Amino acid sequence: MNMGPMTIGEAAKASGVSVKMIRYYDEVGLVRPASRSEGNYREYDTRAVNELRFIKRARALGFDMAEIAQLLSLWRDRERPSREVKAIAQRHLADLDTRIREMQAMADTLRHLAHCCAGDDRPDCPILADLGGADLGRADHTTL
Amino acid sequence: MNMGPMTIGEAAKASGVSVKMIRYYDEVGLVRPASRSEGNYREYDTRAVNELRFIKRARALGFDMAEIAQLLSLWRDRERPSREVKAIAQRHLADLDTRIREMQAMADTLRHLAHCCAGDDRPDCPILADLGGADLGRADHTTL
DNA sequence: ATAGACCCTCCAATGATGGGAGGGTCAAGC
DNA sequence: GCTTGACCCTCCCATCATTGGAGGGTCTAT
Repeated sequence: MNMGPMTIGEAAKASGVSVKMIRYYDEVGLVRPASRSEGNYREYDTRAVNELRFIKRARALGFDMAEIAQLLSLWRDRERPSREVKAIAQRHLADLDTRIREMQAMADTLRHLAHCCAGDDRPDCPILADLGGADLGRADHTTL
Repeated sequence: MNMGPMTIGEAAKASGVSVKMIRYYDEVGLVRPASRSEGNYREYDTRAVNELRFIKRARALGFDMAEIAQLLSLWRDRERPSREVKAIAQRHLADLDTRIREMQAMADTLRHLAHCCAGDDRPDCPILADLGGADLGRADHTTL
């Protein structure tokens, strides 16, 4: 296997990150190519490809670019205190949990409304009634 | 209470939707003002304000604008079959459930990793190890 | 030399929302 | 009547990560 510099397309295949996104990460300074060729092509080495994979995995865990920038710089720093990594992870985790709870509240309400809806030819519909601000039997399931 | 046409600011207060968003809903054709004043001010009646509230509630349940456009047109149609409303709600519900499951998988993985991280001065960190593609003890918690 | 696959940069759009600039309208008080 | 301040108008821009395309240059194999 050729371990020399890769083109952006090769780095994309090796990392699973799209060519477009690799260019974007370069542009925002997250992962810069090791060098440029004579013809101005980006050249990536295995280290850069590992960083791209790192980003891909971090994105899959829901981290945003700002968090990934921090994680990446900690990853590059062999002296990092794991405390800092854990803090970022826990902050993100709390964020995830909040969003999950919000979406679950939506889903629960919606499930209840859909369950109460006949879903036939008739126009009467508790879903629309709720959205329209029905005053009947509220205060329980509608509280988000 | 004055039931005549309201200005956009009054409609915003009455509906809980921001002035900016009311203008946006007008622009995209979701809720158009009942009329325009001499001075080109948008004028909203109670019906429009009810529709704004409808949108607000639907947004709180996570519906996107395309879904809301459909729900709104069903709401306006007294002949609608509740089946159609229910179908939209159930599609959205399935979507929500999928997203919730995805986020829960992220959160579970992250919780596990954070739990395994000492979070002290030392650089060793299972979180970074996982992001970096560690080959040790995978295949269980890392499967998204 | 030419075809085809690849690469480059720049621009635009996504969805819902907020922010602001620059300017017009209206009502109250003088 | 005129000023002031609150309100309104229409544009434009930014967000966040990602994708798409246009227009054009580079490389490789035939």
